[in-house]
Amino acid sequence: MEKHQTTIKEIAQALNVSISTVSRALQNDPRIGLRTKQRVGELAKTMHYTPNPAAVLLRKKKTSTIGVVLPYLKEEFFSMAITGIEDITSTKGYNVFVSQSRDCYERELKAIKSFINSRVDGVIASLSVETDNYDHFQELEAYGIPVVFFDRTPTNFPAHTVKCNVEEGAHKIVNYLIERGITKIATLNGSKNMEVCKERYDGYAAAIKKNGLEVNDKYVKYTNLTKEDTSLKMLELLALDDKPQAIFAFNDYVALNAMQVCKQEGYIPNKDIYFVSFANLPICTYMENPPIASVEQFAYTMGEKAAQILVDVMTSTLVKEPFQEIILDTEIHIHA
Amino acid sequence: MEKHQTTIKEIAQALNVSISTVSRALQNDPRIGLRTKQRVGELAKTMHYTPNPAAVLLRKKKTSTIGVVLPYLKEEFFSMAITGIEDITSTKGYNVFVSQSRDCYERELKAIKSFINSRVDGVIASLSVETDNYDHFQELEAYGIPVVFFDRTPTNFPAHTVKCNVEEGAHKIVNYLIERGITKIATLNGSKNMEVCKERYDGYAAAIKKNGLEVNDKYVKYTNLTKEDTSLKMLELLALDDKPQAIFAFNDYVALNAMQVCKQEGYIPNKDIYFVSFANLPICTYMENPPIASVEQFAYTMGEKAAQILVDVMTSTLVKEPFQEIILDTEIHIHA
DNA sequence: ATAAATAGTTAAAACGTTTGCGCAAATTTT
DNA sequence: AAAATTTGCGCAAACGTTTTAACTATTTAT
Repeated sequence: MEKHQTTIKEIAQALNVSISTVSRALQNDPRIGLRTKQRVGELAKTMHYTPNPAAVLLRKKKTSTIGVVLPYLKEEFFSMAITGIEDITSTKGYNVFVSQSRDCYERELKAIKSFINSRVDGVIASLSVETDNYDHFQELEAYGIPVVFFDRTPTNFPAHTVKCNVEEGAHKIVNYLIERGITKIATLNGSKNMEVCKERYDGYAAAIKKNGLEVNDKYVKYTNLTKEDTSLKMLELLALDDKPQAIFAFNDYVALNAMQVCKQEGYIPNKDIYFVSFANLPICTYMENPPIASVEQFAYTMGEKAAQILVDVMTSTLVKEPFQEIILDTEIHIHA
Repeated sequence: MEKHQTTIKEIAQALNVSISTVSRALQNDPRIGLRTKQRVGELAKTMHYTPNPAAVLLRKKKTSTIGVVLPYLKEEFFSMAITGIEDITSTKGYNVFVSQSRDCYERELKAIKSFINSRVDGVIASLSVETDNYDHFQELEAYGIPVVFFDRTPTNFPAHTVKCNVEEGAHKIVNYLIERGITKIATLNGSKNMEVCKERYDGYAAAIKKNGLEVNDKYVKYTNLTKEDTSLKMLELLALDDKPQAIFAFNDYVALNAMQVCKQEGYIPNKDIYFVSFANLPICTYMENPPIASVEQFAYTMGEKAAQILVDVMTSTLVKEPFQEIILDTEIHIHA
């Protein structure tokens, strides 16, 4: 049943040359004569030779495999990023292991351990919302496995990172609301331990202050990104005497959940309360009532850039240090 | 920099036993004494031994890796299926390569070739809309790599398959429309070469005939699932003198696209024209106006079942033939 | 003509496992 | 007490590749 896999040895025998000659011919080693190279190349093709990856790995200690761990594939932001990663790495002959943390630290940890065990050449990660300890990534480094983070990057942990200018985006979009005359702006931010949340907050606060207004703590809420917690926090906002006129949500999914709560409580989203958010996912184009404005996050591009850095590091085109830090400019899109 | 990876040889030296003893002890071979097994086990743990996968593969010809190829990760249906696959395979120590065909035959082909090259132990696939030739899967079989298809299964190609009872689902949902007094029902089906499309059509036609009505060919449209083609076909339906009262869409994404066109043309979806579809994706719960009824497809369960079959075949718990064919019962959900 | 350099090739070790076979000591059976 | 069996373990080959070092012609320099 099992189809025979051609080996270098068989090619060698057929051509009556040594194994090493075949190996070198296939690698285009200058020491091998042109005539021999051609004969080997041709026979390899007709015999459908493909190198046994296990044997290659055993010698070279390179798996041509990279591991990606991110929160949720079902979020369009992440699946688009994966596509970007795939598009870059596939041209270089890498295979991609994908693992979802589902925003849970333990799963993220398991994924990294598994990546170490399977000896991936590199890792691309976007942190789970629970993660505030980076020992597992430290361990990767200890094994000499390079890591690139995108979007959900670590705090105070030197590493290659790709993200967008979250603070600027937050600033722009809050500013947009204020320009429209909206002053009571709440934020449904993600967990405090995420770097991107701090940046969102900073942009939010800066925009408010720059316009001569004040940050009101009761308008600042943090959700762990679950539907339940988001609902809870949204209800708290709705329970305020002085209800906010607009909500700046962590991302489109948080916005959608919050809008749902809003509706259930009898308010009309984007009429009674305006919503703006981060991501600008394609899925929102199907919505009757998407957030009135979104900060574009360029998920696909982030995936591409992260993969490019990783490939460069793995192939030593790029020296490991200093760490690259790519910050994409944001755009804001007005939907209504 | 590169952290040292403990080998079996080092354990053997430290314990002053042979390499084979250590290997056997770790595999719990009955020939090895209890005392030795314990000593080996303990030292392996303290030395953080993990077997070198390349070496193991070289000997055993098992990679503990499976390849998954499916159309689009960004479609919730598929990302949920992946989660089901992950949940089953991860407990058995398998890693998962994910590759997207983006509904393009060439990409699917490339993915399979890459899976063969990297010697995956098994493959789970959901066909691209373009695929009507199964030579690449035939080749997998020739290499002794088992394949399980889910949802988008091949026609006239014997294989393990997991799908839901599409025909029954289609029948039920069309019947539901007729019971509501709607008789002019069009269908925006997927490409004709897909098995699941034939089944949808059969269920659709059966329900119509069973109710004493007739299938009207002008109401039967096929889309290649791109937004463009779906729009085109929807416009054709809207251009009919005798417009349909309801549309039975291939899946939620087709329905969403069609509803958008509908709106652009000045019709109110689910009022002027009703929509029903397949999948019942969570994302639809955020919609103002989801399809009024959906056939639940149990994406996660399909992923689980497909993975379970594959694992069973790979571990020879299940003999390769006869092929398993799992058909999940459908449920229809009424949203409005 | 001889020495030195070059080109083309090969033998063999190494990578870290698994496993068939063999061997000795301990135990049981006769 | 000798023979047979069992228990516990080691030797060495094998998996398919890459790579170091060496080796043989052939060409070039002296």
